[in-house]
Order: sequence, then C-alpha cells, then structure tokens
Amino acid sequence: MAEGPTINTIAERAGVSIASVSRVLNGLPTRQETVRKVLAAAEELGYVRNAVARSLKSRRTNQVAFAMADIGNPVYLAMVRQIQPVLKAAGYRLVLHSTDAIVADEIDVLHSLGERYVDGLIMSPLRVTDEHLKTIATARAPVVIIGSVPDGTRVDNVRADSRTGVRLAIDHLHGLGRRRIGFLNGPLDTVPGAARAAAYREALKERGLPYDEGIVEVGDFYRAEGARAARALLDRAAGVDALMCANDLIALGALDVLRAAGLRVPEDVAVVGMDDTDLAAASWPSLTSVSLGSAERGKAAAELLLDRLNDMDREPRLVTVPPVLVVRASTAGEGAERRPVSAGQALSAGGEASTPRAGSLRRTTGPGPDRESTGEAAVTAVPVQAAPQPKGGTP
Amino acid sequence: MAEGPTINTIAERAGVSIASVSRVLNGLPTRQETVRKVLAAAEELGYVRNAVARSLKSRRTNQVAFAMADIGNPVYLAMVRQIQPVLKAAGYRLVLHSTDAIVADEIDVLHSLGERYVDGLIMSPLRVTDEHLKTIATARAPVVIIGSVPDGTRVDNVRADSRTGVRLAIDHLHGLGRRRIGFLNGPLDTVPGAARAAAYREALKERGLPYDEGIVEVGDFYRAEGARAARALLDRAAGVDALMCANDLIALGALDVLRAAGLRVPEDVAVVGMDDTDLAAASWPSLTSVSLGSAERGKAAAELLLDRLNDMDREPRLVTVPPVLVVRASTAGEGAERRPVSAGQALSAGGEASTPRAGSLRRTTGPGPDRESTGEAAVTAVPVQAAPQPKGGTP
DNA sequence: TTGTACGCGTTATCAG
DNA sequence: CTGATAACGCGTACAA
Repeated sequence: MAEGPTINTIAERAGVSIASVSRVLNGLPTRQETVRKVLAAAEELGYVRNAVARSLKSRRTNQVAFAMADIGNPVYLAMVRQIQPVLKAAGYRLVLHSTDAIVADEIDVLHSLGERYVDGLIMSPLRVTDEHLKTIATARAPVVIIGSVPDGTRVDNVRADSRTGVRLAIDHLHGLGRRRIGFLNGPLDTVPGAARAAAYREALKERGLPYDEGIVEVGDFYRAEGARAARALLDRAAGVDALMCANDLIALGALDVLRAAGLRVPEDVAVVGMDDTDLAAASWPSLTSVSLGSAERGKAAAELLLDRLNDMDREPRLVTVPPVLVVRASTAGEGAERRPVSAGQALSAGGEASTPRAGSLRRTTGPGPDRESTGEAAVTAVPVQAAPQPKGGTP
Repeated sequence: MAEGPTINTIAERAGVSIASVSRVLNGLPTRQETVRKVLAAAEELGYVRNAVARSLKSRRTNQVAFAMADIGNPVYLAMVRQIQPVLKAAGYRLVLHSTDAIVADEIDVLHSLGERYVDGLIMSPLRVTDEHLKTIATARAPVVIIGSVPDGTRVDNVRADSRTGVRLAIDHLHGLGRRRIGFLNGPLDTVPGAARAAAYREALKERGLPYDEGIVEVGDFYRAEGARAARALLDRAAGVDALMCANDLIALGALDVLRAAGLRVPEDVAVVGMDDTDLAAASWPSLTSVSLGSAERGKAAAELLLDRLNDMDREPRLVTVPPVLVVRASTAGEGAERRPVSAGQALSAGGEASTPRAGSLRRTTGPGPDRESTGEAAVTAVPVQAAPQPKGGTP
C-alpha cells in the first residue's frame, strides 16, 4: 500500500534519464550496462508500471470487457470459457460485467467505453432498446453484440438462430408422435422471447398442428419461473404430451414439477430445453436440448472483436451460428444418447450441409441472406471443441 | 468510434477556458451563463469524460475488482450477488475476473492493482502461495481475501469455518445412525481441500468412528470429478452408508452415480454436500448441504473493502462466517425440509448461540480466538437475506 | 467568477 | 545510444 515508485524514481536511483528507463522497460535497444542498472533499480524498488498513465499516452488499455445479462446463466459461462482464451492469447485481459439485464446498467457499460477503460466490448443484451442502438452507434471503442439487432445496424454481430432451433425441437417431438406440445417461454419483450414465440407458432403450422393458447405459458428465463409456468400449464390443460421450453433453466423447472406430479418423462410428457447447457446433460432425466451454440458464439464474438481491433475501418460483419438438436433421455426414453441432429440434416429441404473446418469461421459467398442491403459480409460459425473446465473449484 | 472531444474541444466551442469546463463538469460553483454554454457544447459534441486521464490525476478509478477462481461455481455467483449492490451503492463499478484458479493469473490480477486500474480488490484464491502473500503485502491498493490465509498475514480477511461445517455434517449423519461415512474431497493442495480433510478425520474421531482410507477419495471440485470419485469409492468399498462431499458439485456427481448404481438416497446411502448452492435445493433428491455462508462472506468482503477505502490506515480485520447445516431429502427421507441447524445448536457444548442482527456485522469482544497475537479485530458475520434473482435470463 | 500554467506517469520525438 | 522535452486529458492552485 506504499506510494509507488515511478520511472523518475528509478531514473534517479539508476543514474540515468527517464527516457532510458522507459526504453529498457519496453525492451527497446539499449546498452547492456544501462539495462542492467535500470532493471536492478526497478527490482529493488518493486516498480510496477502505471497502466493508467501509459494508457493516457498510448490510448490503449489491453483490456476488453464482456458484459453479460446474468452471471448466473450457464450460457454466459460457456461464452466466457471461449472468449477468455482467445483474448488472452492476443494479449488482452478480460473483465466481466454482470448487468442483470438492467438497461440502465448496460447503457452505463456502453458509456464507460468512452471513458477509455477498455479497448473493446462484447455485449449480450436481452432487450435491445433504441438507447442501446444510439449508444452503440456513437461508442468510442469497438462493440460486438451477441444477439440479434435490427437489420441494418452497423455493428459486428453474432446471432443464434433460435427460429430454426425451435423448429428442430418441434420436428423432433412431432416425429416421436407428440401432438399436444406445450410451450414454456420467457418474457415476450426480450429478443429471444419474441423470436421463440414466433418460431413456435410457425413450427406448429408447418407440421399442421393447431396453435392453442391454452398450452402456452410465459414467464421468466429462470428455473423457479419455469416450475411455476409448468404448474400453471398442467393445472389448466390436460393431455399435453410434450413441453417445449425456451431455455434449459425453464426446462429443469418443468422437470421438477412433472416429477412432483408423478408424470413420467418422457413416457407421459417429453421435454425439450434450449441452450444445451451443462445442466442439460447433468439433469435427471438428462435433458434433450437445442444447442444454440453458446460456445461458438462466444468464440466468434471474440474473434470478431480482435479483428476489429486490428482494423477499425473494416465493414461490420454478421456471424450466424446454426442450432443443433442434442437428443437425450427426456425425449428418447432409456437414457441412450443419440447422435446430435444438425439443422441441415433435420430440415426437409436439406439446405447444403456445412463442412466444418474446426476452430475457424467459414465465410459464405457474398453478403448474408437477410442483410443484403447493408453489404455486410456474413459468415457462419462452425463448432468449437468444448472448453476444458479449469482445475480447482471452490473455497 | 469518432475521435472523442476533450474539454479543450468544449472550451473552444463554448468560448470559455478549459478550467471553466472542468468546473462545470464537476459541479463547482460557476456562473449560470457559463454553465449553460458548457453543457450545451458538451451535449452537442457528445462529450464523455476520459476516465483514464482523470484517474491519472485523481488517483482513483471508482472501480473495484472481484477475482474469483471459477466463474462457473455457484458459490462465487452467490458472492457476486451480494458484492455488487454494496459496491454499487457506494458509487463503485464492479469488474469481475475469472482466474480459473491459475496462480499466475491471480498474481497477474494482484499485480494489475499496481497498475491502478481499480481502487481495490476482493479475491478468493483456492491456493494461497508465498507469491500471493508477497504480492498482497506490497500491493498498492487494498485487498480483501475471501478464504483462509496464514495467521498473522496483515490483510482484511473473510473466512468460512469449514472445520465446524464438516463436523456439523458428520454429527448429523452419525445422529441418523450412519457409521460408514465416506468422504469425497477436492485437491489436498488447496486451502479448503486441506481444511476439510483434517476436519473429516477430526470429526470421525470425536464420534468414535475409525478413519478408513479405503472410503476416502480425492478428486477435483467438479461434478464430473465427483462422479468419478464416487464411482471409484463404491467400486472399492462396500457397506458405505453415507457420503460426505467437500462441495455441492461433487455431491451432485455422487448422486448421479448412486442413482445409476440403483442405490437409494438416503435409504441406502445418505449424501451431504457443502456450500448450499442453489443447485442443492434444486437437485433430485434435494441435497442436504452445509452452508458456508457464501452470501454472507461476499457481503462482508465488500463492506470490509469499502471500509478500508475510507480509512487506509486502520488495522486489518478478520471476519469469520459460521456454517449452517441445511437438511434436505438426501439425508432426511421423504423430501421434508427440516429447520436449519446452526453451529451453536449442533455442538454438544452449546457455545453461545448467536443472535443475528440482520444485514450487519456483529463484533465479538476482543481479538479473534485464533488471531490473538496479531491484535486484529475479529468479527462474525450474520445471515443476510438472499439476493433476488435479476429479471431476464438468456439470449 | 475566470483564465493560465503546472503536474499526474508514460511514451515518443528529436537533438546530441 | 542517450537525454531533454513535448504531448496525452484532466484537475486545480494561483493569479487576474
């Protein structure tokens, strides 16, 4: 907690100029003798470079921020596990913000970009307001948004495709002979909530199933809310033979309720979650879930940001990560895990199956299909290998 | 992404001096007319204060960091949920670091304190090396350590009491008639791992049970490792009627294995976890767990840090949070949750039960019991109310 | 009340 | 190869 020595202190001590000290500390060509003296002095004094002063001059902090809606959601965990190493390898330190999806806090973080504490930001907002868009547009450091933003927004963007994801799930359930497929969704005023609601209706229609408001329940994206919603739905509607859940947490809540109600999963009610978090594989019964590629999205976002940091003037890019259905016991019966079903395979049209090149992004020919007007390059992310869990655990 | 305007830009635009701009921006007494002009110019130009430059001068950043070993462990989540609001209320922004318990990274974060990017740091290291201690001692900003450090270390410190915690659990199991109590621990070279190993032996001894290496297994603090360890233990040793687990994740892994092995919980094998994370309440069967007061520790740490920020010269303080046993279905049978058992009640000696004063710290008389030599004030934290989950959820 | 000038700790430029 | 010195953007004595 002592007053820290500066390069001036060192310069005095070593009997050289501050310029020489700076040179030595930055590894610039210097006479051996000088190097020795400076390093010795620095060591003795316990010198630590003042990064604030350095940043004032260099306009760089070598820090990057990731602002997530809720640190408690495993989805973000998966993202962090991918973002961290990519950025670290490039010499950046990652700092995390948990905004609790409070718009004011997110705007605050965005604003803090202007304060120059970080060189860039990856953000995953639940709701995208006009204020978000305005602040992003005038932000003084590069921003990458994970999640859908309105078409035409000039910002690097990584998207999931929950529309296709929901369809994969519904098709799967339909294929199992389920016809009364209930839907447990999150808030409709969030981007994913709205998207999944629309996708559900659409998917039912495609399969010739009627849309019945009576078997749809809207709550929050949490386990407890999922349980509440499931209970409400079961109390109200009879004969539901499947539950499509807008994320894994909701699905886990539903499993709790079904178990308590004495209903067998999947015999009586099949359950599908979304996000394919660690919890899905670990639950009982294990949970069939639509992976929206959290890991891939995190990795893509980090790479997008690095890329941007190296070229501030390039056109904004859009990366879309395709969903993958992972079938587990909650729909498949005896706990046997079947092979994942990718979007390409599952869709009737068989829209050109992707040929993954591990660890990189595959650029499609020309601008993205839904962004033609903006002239942005669109790319599709391919699967990354799972991030290893760190050693250690808890205090 | 434009080049940001500075107070100079504003000064020109408003036709005043930079000093006036600074005064207005900091709310110092200024003529109305000047205020108006400056604010107008600032608004037009979209001015954002350069916090880096400000910090260079003021030596404050209004940012505080929390470095956790693993962002994926719910224990840290509980801490963050408490730390965040306390710091926010005091005007600090919280930034999070996930070190993956890599010593080099933790040292790096500690070092970054010297870099002046944050005004203070709360850290929860899994292992405490000499390098940690050395770096902490010379750190240029206040540090609060969550977790045990060697006695005599001059640093604000918040501790759990896992020794008593383990005893609560063993006593509970013993009281249920269990006599072959296996132990699934984390790495012995971590502080909590070592403490819990010792506590386990001690607690058995107190109850007159033999220590049998054959029913002890050491792994990592993760679910998958917990499962592996449980499997190994069950393969090797027969007749185990209870499993004490060093944390909840390990316990969940054990539950998976027991279930797969067709063993009933708690009839055949009772299971106790540690940390009392959200997962404990949500698992099936729900998990009896020893709460080590993650939330309380987080809150106490935040308050300790704020306190220190306001008085850099005060003596280091030690806060110890007492453990609480939370009994659930994994030991109690039919899912009925019994009342929590606090340390005071459970111990035979009945060491003066605490009288909680909500939301504050209760100071014990004089120096802490195991710190008498250092002359530090010791306090005991009391329960805080659970932090509410934020609205929203996942993209 | 307002403006000038200096310092915070670094890096970078330019003579020597 | 080295040493003075000018920024970087802001806060603030001190002078006007």
